Amino acid sequence: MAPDDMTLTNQLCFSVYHASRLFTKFYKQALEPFQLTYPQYLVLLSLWEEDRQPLHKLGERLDFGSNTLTPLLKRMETNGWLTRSLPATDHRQLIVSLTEQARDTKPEIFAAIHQCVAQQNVDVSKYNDTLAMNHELIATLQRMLK
Amino acid sequence: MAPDDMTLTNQLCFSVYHASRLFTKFYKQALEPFQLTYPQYLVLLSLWEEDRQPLHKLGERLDFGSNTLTPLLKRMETNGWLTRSLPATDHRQLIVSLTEQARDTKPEIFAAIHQCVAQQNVDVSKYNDTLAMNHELIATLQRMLK
DNA sequence: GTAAATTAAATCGTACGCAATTGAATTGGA
DNA sequence: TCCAATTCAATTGCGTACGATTTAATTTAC
Repeated sequence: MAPDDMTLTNQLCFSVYHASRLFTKFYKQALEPFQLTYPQYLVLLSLWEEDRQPLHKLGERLDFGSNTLTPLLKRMETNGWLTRSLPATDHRQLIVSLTEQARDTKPEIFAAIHQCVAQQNVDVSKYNDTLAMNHELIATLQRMLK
Repeated sequence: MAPDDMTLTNQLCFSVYHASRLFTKFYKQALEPFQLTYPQYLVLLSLWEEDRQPLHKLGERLDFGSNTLTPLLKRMETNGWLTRSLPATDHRQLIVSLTEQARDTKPEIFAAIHQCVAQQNVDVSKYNDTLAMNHELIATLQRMLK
């Protein structure tokens, strides 16, 4: 890449970074009524897929360490979204389970997000193209970081 | 989007978020020798394009508020990357200027980043496609947030 | 069976991000 | 001219992110 191209707008890293922050801001609007932050919503997404995950598995899926998850999960427990328990078989692990509130509110949360999205008519095929490209990008970055 | 599709891997928001964090991690490697963080590098990119910007203009380009920039710029000033000065004409504004160190080190920093990138042979046309798609995504998100 | 190696969560410290507020400087209208 | 509105940067408070370390529990090797 030529030196002249090293501008903010030509940087893929900045466009990804910017888009990520805009997404967070967008979800903030939708999630605020539920007292949820965006990373907390990601935890719910993972637990709705599979309940009762140990912290380290949750961390693997979201690419978070315990240094990020431990305080985040404590806040979510305080707000009634999940419970944290030690399994009898292995006291090192911490099993994270959804509360009834989390299971019951799921449709309501999806509806709130969907309502915000529906205001703009999103092109589904473009959504999928962008998603596929991002997955490739993630794979490349993970290779670069190994 | 059907409820079954509300999985982590199907979420564009998560893929963008994940890619952004991986980018930050990648740049951390390249920038660590210079005592620069990734957001600080973005500030340098903007100032290399145009030196002596007022804080609010820098914030406009990077989509940062003074709440983020003020402490970040102070850290950069401490590390010798820039100076902060009040113009005589308007004492509300804060002009941010590069130091000689910042101008002189520019080629070295670009070389360090390029060296990390070069280890993988990045497909330039794919880079540009992904960049274009992200710009569209950013435009959509900005429309949604208005 | 026990000490060493491994695994896992928690803790610590630093640097963002960002909503909301504050306070200082400037501008503009009556 | 004078004061109300506006424009800025700074501050406050909270919630991530994450490298590095610590502490506790379990496994493994001998």
